[in-house]
Amino acid sequence: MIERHLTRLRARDDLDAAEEQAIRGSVTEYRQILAGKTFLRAGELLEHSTLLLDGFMGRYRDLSQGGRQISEIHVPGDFADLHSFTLKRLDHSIMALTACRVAIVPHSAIQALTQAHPRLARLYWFSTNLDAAIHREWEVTLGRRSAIAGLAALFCELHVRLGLVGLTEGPRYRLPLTQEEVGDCLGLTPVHVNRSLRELRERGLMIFRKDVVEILDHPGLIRIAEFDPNYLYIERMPR
Amino acid sequence: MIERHLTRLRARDDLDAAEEQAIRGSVTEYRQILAGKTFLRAGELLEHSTLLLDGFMGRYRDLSQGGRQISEIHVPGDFADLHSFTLKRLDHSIMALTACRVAIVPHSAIQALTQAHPRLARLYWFSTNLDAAIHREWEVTLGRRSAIAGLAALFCELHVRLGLVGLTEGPRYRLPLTQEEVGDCLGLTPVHVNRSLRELRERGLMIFRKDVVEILDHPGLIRIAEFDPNYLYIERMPR
DNA sequence: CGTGCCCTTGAGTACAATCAACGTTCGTGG
DNA sequence: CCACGAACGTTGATTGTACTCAAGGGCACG
Repeated sequence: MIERHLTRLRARDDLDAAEEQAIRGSVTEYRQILAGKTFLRAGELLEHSTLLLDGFMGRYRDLSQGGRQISEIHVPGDFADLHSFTLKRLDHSIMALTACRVAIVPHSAIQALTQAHPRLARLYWFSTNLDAAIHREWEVTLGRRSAIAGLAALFCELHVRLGLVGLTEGPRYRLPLTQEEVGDCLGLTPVHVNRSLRELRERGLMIFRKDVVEILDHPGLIRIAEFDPNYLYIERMPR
Repeated sequence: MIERHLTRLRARDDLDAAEEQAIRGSVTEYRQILAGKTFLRAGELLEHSTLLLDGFMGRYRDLSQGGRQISEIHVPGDFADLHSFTLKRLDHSIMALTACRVAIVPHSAIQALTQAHPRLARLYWFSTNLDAAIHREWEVTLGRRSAIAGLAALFCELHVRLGLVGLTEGPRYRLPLTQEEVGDCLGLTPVHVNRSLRELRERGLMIFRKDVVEILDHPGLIRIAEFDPNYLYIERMPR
């Protein structure tokens, strides 16, 4: 069930059998979440974290006049709210962008896990720091990249992250988001997302249609995005 | 020397004498850093973290055509790069925005500290999650706030963070940044920062001049920024 | 076969960028 | 002590990217 999560962890560091068992043992419950549901609202007091097994989730904040900013997209294998272990209440909401399957891990279990297995403590701390690195990259996109460069950067990032957990097929991957949701990641209106996607298509760089991303010119896409995957820390941890 | 750091920690949770001593004992060196110096470049392998005692630092990334994005401002009492403890190499650079005094804490000392004192492990993990929360708030600014609202949000945030470590005098605080650096936080050009600051001034909300921020109409500033300090987690940790 | 959601396209607007010039302050050296 | 230069701040004129408003089209689902 949580194979993708283990794959994700193993992409960065080793995991021995005892550690793997400990992680498996810390799941207390599995749940389904309907597409579009905000299952975690800013400010709620939390006593467990949510491991995303299948589907896409988004962390977001709403502003008064209808503005919404998505601060990170979660893919299968990610903890959507591991940071709630130390924060207790989140500063943002989390929604299921598509139908999702999740595993529930109580904070008490994370406490036990990290106490008993120092390497897991490190790995999970690392994991929240990786979320922060993704936020920083998105700050660069939001502040300094043009609309097409931002789109290119987003699709490059998801290509890498989904690839890590086996959810790409070469240059293609499923991404069931609306153009409005993409705009909420990039600080753009849906209309402008639409026009910019057309430009990416017309330039022969990539196609995003019917919930599928297809990268046609990967080097070109990387160039326009100035995409450097270092911030995803896909190399294994130095000892 | 590291009083402000202790103050900052104590704003969120208790600290007993043993913990305090352990933290004090983990500093191996004090250094001065010249204003404007990039003392930590993206990609370097790190074996210590840097505690900011005095002055302002910025995490930033440069893009090809002269664009720069600052992803977070650090104030005295902050660890500027605690996340390097788990990341080893950073995805961004860090510069001294003003002359700074810092304390060096080796990763081995952090390792020992967190091993011996579970509450400190929690607190420092929390601390990096707080950085992530600040990144998220800046994503909202960069993606969805107007220029004046973004400026207002930035100055509100710094007012709170500096207040926590005793660096405000009522509605006033020292902030020795250029308008260009402020623009690099907000994704704006220096020219537009200048005009927007004038508008804030003319509306009687705040003044930023000669390295000093003075908030004239705090409720008004909070309103225009839609500033909600929850993301700074200034309430004490729930047990 | 309608209804709603999403995508697409067009026309006009606005916020912020760019280009350019000038002012101010401050440190440095003649 | 004054002249000079560099960095920063200010303002004006113009351009451009992205937003707003609006309408129509495709598709899935009840």
